[in-house]
Amino acid sequence: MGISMKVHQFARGFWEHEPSLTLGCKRLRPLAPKLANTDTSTVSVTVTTPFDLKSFIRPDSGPRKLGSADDKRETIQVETHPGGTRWNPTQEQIGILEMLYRGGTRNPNAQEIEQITAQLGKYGKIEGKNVFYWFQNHKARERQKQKRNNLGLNHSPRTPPYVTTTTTISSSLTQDSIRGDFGREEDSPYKRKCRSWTFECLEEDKRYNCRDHDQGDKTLELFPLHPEKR
Amino acid sequence: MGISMKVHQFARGFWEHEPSLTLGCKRLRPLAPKLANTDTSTVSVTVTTPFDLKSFIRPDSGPRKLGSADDKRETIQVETHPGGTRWNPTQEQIGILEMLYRGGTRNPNAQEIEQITAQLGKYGKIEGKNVFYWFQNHKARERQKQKRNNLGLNHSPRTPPYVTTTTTISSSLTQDSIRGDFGREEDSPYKRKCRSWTFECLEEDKRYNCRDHDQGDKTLELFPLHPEKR
DNA sequence: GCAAATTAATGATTTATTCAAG
DNA sequence: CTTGAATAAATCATTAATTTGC
Repeated sequence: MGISMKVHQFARGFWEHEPSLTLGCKRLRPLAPKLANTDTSTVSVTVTTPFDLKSFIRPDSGPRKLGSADDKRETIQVETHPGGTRWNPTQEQIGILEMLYRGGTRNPNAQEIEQITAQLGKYGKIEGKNVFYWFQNHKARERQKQKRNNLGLNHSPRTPPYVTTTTTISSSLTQDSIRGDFGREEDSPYKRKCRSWTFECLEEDKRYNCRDHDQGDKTLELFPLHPEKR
Repeated sequence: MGISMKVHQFARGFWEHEPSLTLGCKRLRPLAPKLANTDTSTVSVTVTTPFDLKSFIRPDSGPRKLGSADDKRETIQVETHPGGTRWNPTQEQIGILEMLYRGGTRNPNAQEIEQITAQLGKYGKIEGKNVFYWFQNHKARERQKQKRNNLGLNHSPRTPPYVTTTTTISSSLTQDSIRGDFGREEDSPYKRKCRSWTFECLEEDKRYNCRDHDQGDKTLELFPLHPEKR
């Protein structure tokens, strides 16, 4: 239980407002409902070989009850996501994330995410994936913003879009954390690196097992999988 | 290892500084604040606050030794990947994956991945992420292949790029597993589901009415994170 | 003032692209 | 060249700040 009610009603607007110049070509937002998958009346499923994934996957149990729509709804986690809501960051959390971002963090690794999450958890409910997504989105949107700005200001004679400053971050960031952004930003060779995985299953009984256990090699992680809606 | 300060050179420039000029268009109203941007007046260095991630993250231990460059390289994971870098699927594994794919699996969710992985593990070392990536890549590359084929044959008079077959999926797959592909799968130019054009049409009248939003999504996730390997 | 309607912002997912191992 | 791995871009979906009409 412990339904952590999402109280959080910070007047969220006391920091900064930005002009938000938008060259009026914003995309209209979807005002229409969705779904009614009945469209594409003609195009229908193209499955050539009906394969029973469930029985493959769980040979002992077999496909269960076939039609039970309650398959996941009824069981236990009804309350886990009270409203099926998404993460709603608090001001403190955002502030810290911004700080980290400004500090140079771009691609926190699993361990860092885990720890950031732990810290941010002091201020509200949060999961690792939220942190992960936050950095992804923030990075991408900063990039967009910059691009727009560059376009807007492009009349000025070749102002370098960046300035090289040297800053010392007190041993705080790993190369990994800040890598990954430089690279495409200005045409650098886009170095890539390999990373490891593992996965968590928060809902069942798995436990996000972050292991920096030595030599266990894999490190941990999460990747976005769809829930089952949509 | 000598003490070598980690000095990062931020080539990253002033992303955050907004051109506070509002192009005479509409007066976009800033809806949500963003925070902290303090001033937009001056070109301020992005890193305003050297932030110590490690001490933030692990307050008890503090920045450790500060300079030890071996901080992450030297320690423990030297041999983490004994020799095998990436997954090398066996014939059986590939066979099963292809069977699943033909069966309609496209976006297995985390639980499915977990279970597929368990099954495939009988035939060789494998991790969940390998399964995840396999489906991602296979799907994308099938799509490419089809696109090439379509282009190649495109001279024929408007042959519908898809075939209408109606097939029953034998209870084996969740809608999710197969969703997300149809819709883009056929019909090359990015045709989206009806959602898109629907709102194009009535873009300014209806209220965004999302259908049933109950669905406590399961949240098992994995997301890509780098360990620290190269 | 308030509640419905509107809309920018942004969290979460999927797709496209790229790198690099073998 | 094929394909596993990883990141970036695009998109979908939801929330909350703001308008608007009483």
